[in-house]
Amino acid sequence: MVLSYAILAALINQPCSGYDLVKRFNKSVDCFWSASHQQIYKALAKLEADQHLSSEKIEQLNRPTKKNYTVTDSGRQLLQRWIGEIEAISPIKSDLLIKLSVGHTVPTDTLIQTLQGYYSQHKEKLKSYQSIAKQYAQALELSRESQFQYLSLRAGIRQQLAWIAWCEEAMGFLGQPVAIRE
Amino acid sequence: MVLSYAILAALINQPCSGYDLVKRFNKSVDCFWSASHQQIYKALAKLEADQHLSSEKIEQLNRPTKKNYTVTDSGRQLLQRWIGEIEAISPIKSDLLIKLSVGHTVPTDTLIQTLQGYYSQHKEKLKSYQSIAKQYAQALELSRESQFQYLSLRAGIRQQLAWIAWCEEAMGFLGQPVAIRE
DNA sequence: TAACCCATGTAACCTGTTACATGATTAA
DNA sequence: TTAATCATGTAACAGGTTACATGGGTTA
Repeated sequence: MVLSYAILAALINQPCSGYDLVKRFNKSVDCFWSASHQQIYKALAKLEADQHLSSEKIEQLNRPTKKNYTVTDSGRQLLQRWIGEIEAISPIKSDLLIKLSVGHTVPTDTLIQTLQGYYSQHKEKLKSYQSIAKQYAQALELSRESQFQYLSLRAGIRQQLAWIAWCEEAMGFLGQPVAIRE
Repeated sequence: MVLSYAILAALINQPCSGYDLVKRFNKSVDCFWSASHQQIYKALAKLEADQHLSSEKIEQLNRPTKKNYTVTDSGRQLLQRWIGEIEAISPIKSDLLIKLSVGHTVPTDTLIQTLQGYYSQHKEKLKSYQSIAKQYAQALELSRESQFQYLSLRAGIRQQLAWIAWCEEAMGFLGQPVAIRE
């Protein structure tokens, strides 16, 4: 369900083919959702059948023909209505937190290595977000559209920073018992 | 898959029935995963069939008989191996960020109301986490087991704080254009 | 010549959600 | 007497993952 809205949001900014959408989704920040190509093609077909998207075949030299999707008025309205809805925030689902919560059942070294693995992934992700943020920051003037994208990106950065700070706290605790703060 | 590990983690600290597990999962911080009772009963049956759990029927006065589940050696080993594994961190999936990223397509008032709705939910969740944290902080001495649970809880608090700070940033932006920071 | 990119799909399977089902006990 | 709690499940469906399929063009 949310995937359909994520697709509408991506295409409303920039119409493109299914193949290109997949790439944009996997660049991971163009959009704040993720999906496999199988899912995306299926959702595109459904959205078109429901008249929320229209497609145009584009023939190319030396390349397969592709379908370019554009959001229809109906699709735009659907998206706009959805933006106004307030859903319940989804509960945390973190395998790392499950692991840590029963950390006393494994050797400390195991735990430190696992933590380190997650830690470096969050640092990587932060780096990639920050490099995109830099591109926004370097622009002299941002369109309102770009400002909103930048704002969403800022949330991603804050999330990664929170994880990184917590990993450091956890590693401090594993190194030596740490005072309880509130 | 992760659900099974979440169940093992919960039961290794405190054996209980499926019904009680559901309640613990929904208290939302005892565990950092969530699931419906249908899912949990099914996963419990599978874990028992695979010999990772053993159950004991407990007859009660004026109440239905319940099954008490305990983690077996095999279950404990399975959990311990899993704790040592480093999975890829899961990509952000946030409907709020999708909404914000195309914020230019709706009136600012709509956006502010939506943001406000998510904002207050995050504040609520933070409050509930903090009240649990207080219980840990008030204890004179925490077992190593409790210290690990407290540590996981700290991550939840940090996540909520990050969301809250970002919501405030976003509302500031919607009030008046805000300077771009890095 | 092997592997990868372009471009779009189908099919089987697993996970998760919603609805339905039962039946006794207890609190408002 | 209506609703909620205790306690455990089945069944249908939606969402998501993995594997399989095709076929020309480009890079190593």
